[in-house]
Amino acid sequence: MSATIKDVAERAGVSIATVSNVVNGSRFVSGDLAEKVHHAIKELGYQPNPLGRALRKGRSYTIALILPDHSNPFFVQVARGVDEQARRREYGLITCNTDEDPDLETFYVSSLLKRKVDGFVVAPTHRGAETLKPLIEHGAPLVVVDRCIAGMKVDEVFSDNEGGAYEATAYLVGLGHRSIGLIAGIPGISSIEDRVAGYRRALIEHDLPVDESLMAQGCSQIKEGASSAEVLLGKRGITAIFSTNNMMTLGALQCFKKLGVRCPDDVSLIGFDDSEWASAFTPSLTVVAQQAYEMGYSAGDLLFEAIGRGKETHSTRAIKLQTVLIPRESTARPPALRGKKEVHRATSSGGKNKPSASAKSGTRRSPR
Amino acid sequence: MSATIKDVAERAGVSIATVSNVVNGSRFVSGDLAEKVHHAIKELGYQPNPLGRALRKGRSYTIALILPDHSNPFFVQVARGVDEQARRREYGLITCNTDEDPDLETFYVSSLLKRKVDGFVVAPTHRGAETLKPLIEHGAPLVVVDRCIAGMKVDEVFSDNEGGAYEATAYLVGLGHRSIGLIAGIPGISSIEDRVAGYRRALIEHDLPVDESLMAQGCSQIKEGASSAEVLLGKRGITAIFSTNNMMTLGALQCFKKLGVRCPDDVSLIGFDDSEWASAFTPSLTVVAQQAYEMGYSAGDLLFEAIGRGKETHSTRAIKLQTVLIPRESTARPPALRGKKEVHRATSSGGKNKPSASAKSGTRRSPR
DNA sequence: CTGAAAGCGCTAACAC
DNA sequence: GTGTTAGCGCTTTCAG
Repeated sequence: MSATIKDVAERAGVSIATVSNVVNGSRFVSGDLAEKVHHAIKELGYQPNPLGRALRKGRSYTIALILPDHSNPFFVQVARGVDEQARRREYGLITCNTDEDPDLETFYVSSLLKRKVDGFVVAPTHRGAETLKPLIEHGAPLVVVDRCIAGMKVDEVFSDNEGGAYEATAYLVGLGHRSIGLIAGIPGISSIEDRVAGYRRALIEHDLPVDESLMAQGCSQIKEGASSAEVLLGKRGITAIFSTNNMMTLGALQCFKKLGVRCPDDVSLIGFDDSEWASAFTPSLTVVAQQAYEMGYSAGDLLFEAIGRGKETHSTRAIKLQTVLIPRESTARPPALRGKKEVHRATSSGGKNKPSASAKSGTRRSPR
Repeated sequence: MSATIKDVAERAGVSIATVSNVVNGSRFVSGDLAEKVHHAIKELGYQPNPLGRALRKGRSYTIALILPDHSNPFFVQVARGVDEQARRREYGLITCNTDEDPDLETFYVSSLLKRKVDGFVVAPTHRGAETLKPLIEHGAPLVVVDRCIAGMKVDEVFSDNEGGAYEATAYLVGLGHRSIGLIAGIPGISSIEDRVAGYRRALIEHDLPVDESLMAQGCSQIKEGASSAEVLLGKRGITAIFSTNNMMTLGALQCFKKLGVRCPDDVSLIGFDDSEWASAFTPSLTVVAQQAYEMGYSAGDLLFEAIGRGKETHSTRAIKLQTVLIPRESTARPPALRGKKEVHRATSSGGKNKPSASAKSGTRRSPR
């Protein structure tokens, strides 16, 4: 079909080794021969076959990205970041969607391991990370994003979830809310757990009771967001809801709509993750935004660093990305206080929320 | 690292050919030996290395999916359909996002061709399809989705865009609208052009003037949707807008919001493509839904059929999928007619809209 | 029915 | 500096 290294060698009247050396710059080749080789390559339109190279070198020049939900705009942005990195380095990228299914995650891991992928970026379905064991035992380069895993030391990139949730909750408190419901996503995932922790800390630091009945847990899906919201709206006195996940926020809105609950007139809503529709909604949504593209981009950085390092062990690295609160229309003072002057109790992320030592300073964002 | 076919052969006391034959079922192997081989495989946890196989067979057991916008939920669903097909057949899938950039499309095509991908599913950035020339010349199996290309004969799967647009427009006419704006997406793409054609036919068949100034063209992005909507809202007498694209519909809503235009009180809005947020919006959106998952799934079918067929030429196939109008809250009678009884002129897709001969009967939908 | 051996395209010793 | 050659792991003739 297409020309091989042998064809080029014959054409240029040199050995295949010389062609290889010219192509890869692995050895010095005299200008004379190099010239001929380049010529032959151009004439035949030679493209080195990555399969041959892969077999020989034992690596495929391909990395894998395993994400839990391609429908979630957050992960789409993460994917863009990783994609950019792979393209820059002329690496192939295989993106997989587990739909939060650990079995599918296990399937993908083994299937990609077979394919001799050079490294993995993954947002695991569970912090236990049994699904990633084969990877780690195999010693494959791995970077975990969005969700940290327990026990094992691996490179990781994640948001300051605790801080972001604190800020969101404190913002609601600052508006005058005293009874704030929580819609929590999938249990057993560090990002969600950290957000719940931030919510709790904010209540405690502002001398508000932590009421377990005001905390609904679901599965980071639209439907579950809707049912969680419905439960919370049944509690008397509730004037605000903090939703810890993109998709569940959407569900909460569907629920509001169904029940005829006006936002922010009846109840305020603040979500985690910004999205394209968040600002188009009526009301537009107040959210805690993450640096999604940056998360993927940094993960790519770490991964390629690890790949470059090869088998040598190294101390693992953690990159924590700051979140940013974007106030919009879905949050307002509670009905009882409407019209009275605002008691601004807290809008910053609070004293205990120490800045991350490893966070990048420059905030790179999606090119789009 | 991991066990090779040689290890298995030694362990089982047979030749590597026998192991290969057992693994692939390519030749009959006596029960006795087969037994031993299976045993050895299990003991060593042998996994055939796809790279070796790929090199030998000249195919990679991987297909590529090239899509123009991963942020668009429509394409995410298409991707799910293709993904399912690839997984069923134990093929790898490489998904690429061109962001509607022809140069990026060209890059991906050449890069994937180098990697000896076995087949392509692509939604091209332009109907001219210069970007796909290398593919076609190379004879690589190819299925085009969502957007047809001109001139070349290739397998294709697409929606009945003309019919869907006709139905949308006729629906608005039926509600009493007489001045209906159009937000058109990227020019030079068949799906968009067909939708514009359907809009025109509906106006003509209902004896309404076709006013070019009521047709705004943009680039299938949120921003462009917003600016198009702003232009249209400047036209006097306009009471309804038909948006031919998911993302532009979102932009139109942002624009409405910015300008304080109430929907459907001031102007009705109908979009192409359903999405998760379409039903959560206030107002919820009336849309023409496509069978996105099915589109990807069918494309996978056609592709693997072509791959199985090998180099033999064949007559190309076209699968046309029906659309379905989902009435929600964003469409209502025009302000002037509010309260008067409805003149139901048309809600079906009209007589000229003949059903597709090749459309699948069963409507397979996403498992989620 | 099974084994030996060639070779897919490439890289990396090893020679000269 | 450059060429020769031995494989990477696998499939598939070709012999027997």
